[in-house]
Amino acid sequence: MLNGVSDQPPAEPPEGSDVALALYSLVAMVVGIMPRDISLTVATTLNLLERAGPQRITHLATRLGVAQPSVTSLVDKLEHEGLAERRADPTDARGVLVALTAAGRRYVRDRRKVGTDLLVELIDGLPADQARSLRAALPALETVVALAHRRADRTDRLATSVGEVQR
Amino acid sequence: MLNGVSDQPPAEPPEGSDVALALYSLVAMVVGIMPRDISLTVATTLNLLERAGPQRITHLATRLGVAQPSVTSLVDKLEHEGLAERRADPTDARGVLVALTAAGRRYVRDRRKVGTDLLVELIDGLPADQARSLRAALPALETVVALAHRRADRTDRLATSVGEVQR
DNA sequence: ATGATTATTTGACGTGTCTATATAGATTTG
DNA sequence: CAAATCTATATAGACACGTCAAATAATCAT
Repeated sequence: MLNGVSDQPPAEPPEGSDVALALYSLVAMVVGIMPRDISLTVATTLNLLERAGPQRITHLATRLGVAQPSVTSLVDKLEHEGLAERRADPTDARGVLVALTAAGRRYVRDRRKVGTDLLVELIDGLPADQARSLRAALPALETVVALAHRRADRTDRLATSVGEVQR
Repeated sequence: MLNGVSDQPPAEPPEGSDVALALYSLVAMVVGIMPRDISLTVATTLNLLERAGPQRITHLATRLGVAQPSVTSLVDKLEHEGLAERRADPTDARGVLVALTAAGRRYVRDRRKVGTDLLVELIDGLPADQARSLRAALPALETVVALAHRRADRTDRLATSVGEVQR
């Protein structure tokens, strides 16, 4: 650090860490630009419901890392706004399945469009070779997201399964 | 839609829109995984302060899209937590410059590390060719972020200049 | 039938936000 | 150049939201 010129990290050029940093910066940038009209918890919930379908309240609670009553009131609010609804769980009369309504799906789609429109505009501003390289990275980006979702779902199952599946 | 096989979008293959969607999904995924210990507004503020240095309260307010008193109390809180501090603005004794403290910078860095660690792990899980393609897209990713920041800063200036420069 | 699980209710507290108003400093102008 | 006006921030008061822990009610499982 004292002579900043000639000593690059000698041993470890931490693999994907420069790409990770760029991706994280992109995340921060997009987050900073998206409308802040809903809370992080609501956004996460709506995304999850859209991606993975109807979910139990308890499931949502562990997934979001909040207490069950918090989810109850969260769902109350979503239901009140017409974005989600409670359905009976056929397999357990105590349970409830929270599902997006048509309006909820529309809301998620519209919100996503805000983000993707911005990104399209930015991508269109890239020099041709960079645009090409980004297009070539599409499968990689999709895999990263898929891996993360698989990991999240797995973790989830492990968390909830303590008293649910593994008996 | 009726015969889903043979009709690809005939006219417009919306340019970067598939990449945009993948990037947005990645954003949503990372957001859903990051700790929700601070509000979106705080996160955005800290990021901005780190990236662009000390900022006026009014500037932050327009930038964040909230009322000025909201920023005052936001800064009160940050100051109370030791993450930011108020400094006198040398050019205007009414004004205040909000700046990150060392602890604030550390906090932002640590938080970023949570995100980048996750991303590194995911990238390490990619097949070699995809990892390569992602690495090749690094300049593109960096440009996208840079373009967005330039655009944000410019918009900002325009917004505040309405009653400040153009008289 | 007893014990565990699912969700809701209740009551509380901190935060984030707003509008309206006050105060101190800057700027314009008669 | 002093008064009037504008600007930057702070204060006050209000309200919605997100969150929690504890208690309750319904249902499931053994």
